[in-house]
Amino acid sequence: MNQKLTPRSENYSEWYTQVVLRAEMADYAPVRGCMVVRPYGWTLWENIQQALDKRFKATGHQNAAFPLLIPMSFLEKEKQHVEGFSPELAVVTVGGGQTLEEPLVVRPTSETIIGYMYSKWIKSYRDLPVLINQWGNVVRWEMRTKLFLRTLEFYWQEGHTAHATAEEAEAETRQMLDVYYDFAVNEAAVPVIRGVKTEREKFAGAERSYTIEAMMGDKKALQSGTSHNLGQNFAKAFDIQYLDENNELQYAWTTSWGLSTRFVGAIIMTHGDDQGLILPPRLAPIQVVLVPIWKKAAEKEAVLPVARELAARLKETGLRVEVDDTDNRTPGWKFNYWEMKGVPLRVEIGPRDVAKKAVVLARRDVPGREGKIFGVPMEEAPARITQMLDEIQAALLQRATEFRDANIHDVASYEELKEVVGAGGWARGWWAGTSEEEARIKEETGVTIRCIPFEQPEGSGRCLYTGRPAEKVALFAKAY
RNA sequence: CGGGGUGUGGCGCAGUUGGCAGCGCACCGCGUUUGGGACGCGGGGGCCAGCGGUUCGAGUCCGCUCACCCCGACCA
Repeated sequence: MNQKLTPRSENYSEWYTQVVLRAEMADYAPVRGCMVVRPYGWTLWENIQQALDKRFKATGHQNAAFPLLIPMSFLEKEKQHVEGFSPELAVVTVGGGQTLEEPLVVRPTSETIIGYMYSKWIKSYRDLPVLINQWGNVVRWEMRTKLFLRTLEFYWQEGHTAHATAEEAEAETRQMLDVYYDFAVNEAAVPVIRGVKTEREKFAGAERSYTIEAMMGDKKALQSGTSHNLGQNFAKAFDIQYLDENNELQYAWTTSWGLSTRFVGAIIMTHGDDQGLILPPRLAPIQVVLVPIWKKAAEKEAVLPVARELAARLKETGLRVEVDDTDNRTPGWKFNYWEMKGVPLRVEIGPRDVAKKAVVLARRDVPGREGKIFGVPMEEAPARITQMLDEIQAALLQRATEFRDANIHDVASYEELKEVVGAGGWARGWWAGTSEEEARIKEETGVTIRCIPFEQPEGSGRCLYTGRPAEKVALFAKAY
């Protein structure tokens, strides 16, 4: 704990792993590719959950819980779905010492089992829409794993809805993407780009997949949340049919949408610096840490009650506050520790401050002395702290947005694309290629089309790869 | 699955030609300290990943196995 982090510029991947471990977000589990989410990391996830859950409820969804184990045959009912997921399934073949008649898969996602249940529950247009979300865990047997970003087991929410019309399903799909967007930008201060996935990149079994894509500190893209319009694919596979107003049997239209603990990784890699984590105030497990400073016992007696009283006043305003009154660490050590943990705002209170009835405020997003404000009068402190947390939240978003925009470059040719992505940036250019051509680009450059952004330039152009007339621009980037 | 790396005290590591298993941090005790990762003195803590082999003697050499990490092909 008392060594410097590997700087991001030196080895970004190593920096990331060290931050996760040292900030006590997560640790390696005894099984390859699995992680333990530690209390500090889990609290962040709980705050993410609350922010999302509030939005899900506000848009009419209810939570429910479906089983972890799914009959193998369910996965096989939707052709694209099984093709997409079969390589990464964990399969249970023995239960209670007996070989099972039918293997069970540990859910990699729940479209199938929820589709099965929906077919039981949906009989009439009066039963629609069904708007259900599930918070849970899933397992995907990935070859290469990384804490939070890709683990064999991860935690997420998956929304599953059924609708009477294609239009309604599409509106739901888009609405939930907007919910993710609003959450990412306004709660996590992670600027994301909304767009649609190409055929090649869409969810296995979806008609259309929408995504929010974020740029990490190493300029790689991270798919941070997805919303899928499943059309009638799963309705047909699982026989989700209803009688419409004309007493005619119709297949329902379904959607699914998910956001996972991967988003914790997005927060780390969007905001973190060489001192460690920087957490957005709205989601931070601890928003304000108070570090009392004393030399002698008499000073401790003078300082600590003042610090505790301020903490109590801050808590009354609803802030998440901690007083670091541990006796066996020096103030300097504590400063570094809480910076590693990414606490947005630190309050330092020493004998000199108590004498002046003042405190020192230190912003995590502005390193060193630059980020400190000395002599803030005690009675003004709560208001100033609240205000400063808002400023930090805004500053994080602004900084991340500027970083992102500075690293997206318009390209008109394949040569330009290679140049841009070779330097690590994102390339944006007109696209009218096929899936095969897209695959070739990946082969040759390592980049994929992250999405066709909703925000499009005026007019049309020529495909950067094929020269064909193109209606849309696509975003190309290396991705996690 | 390929390529690379690492397994030695709780953590991070060193260990030369095969010859008493060490260092830093952490921990315990005492004292001095404390506004940007304090210091002194004393102390406790080890089947050297596992199995087998070579040898008078193996952390070290040989073989096998296992695990984890990193880099590539697949993916939220």
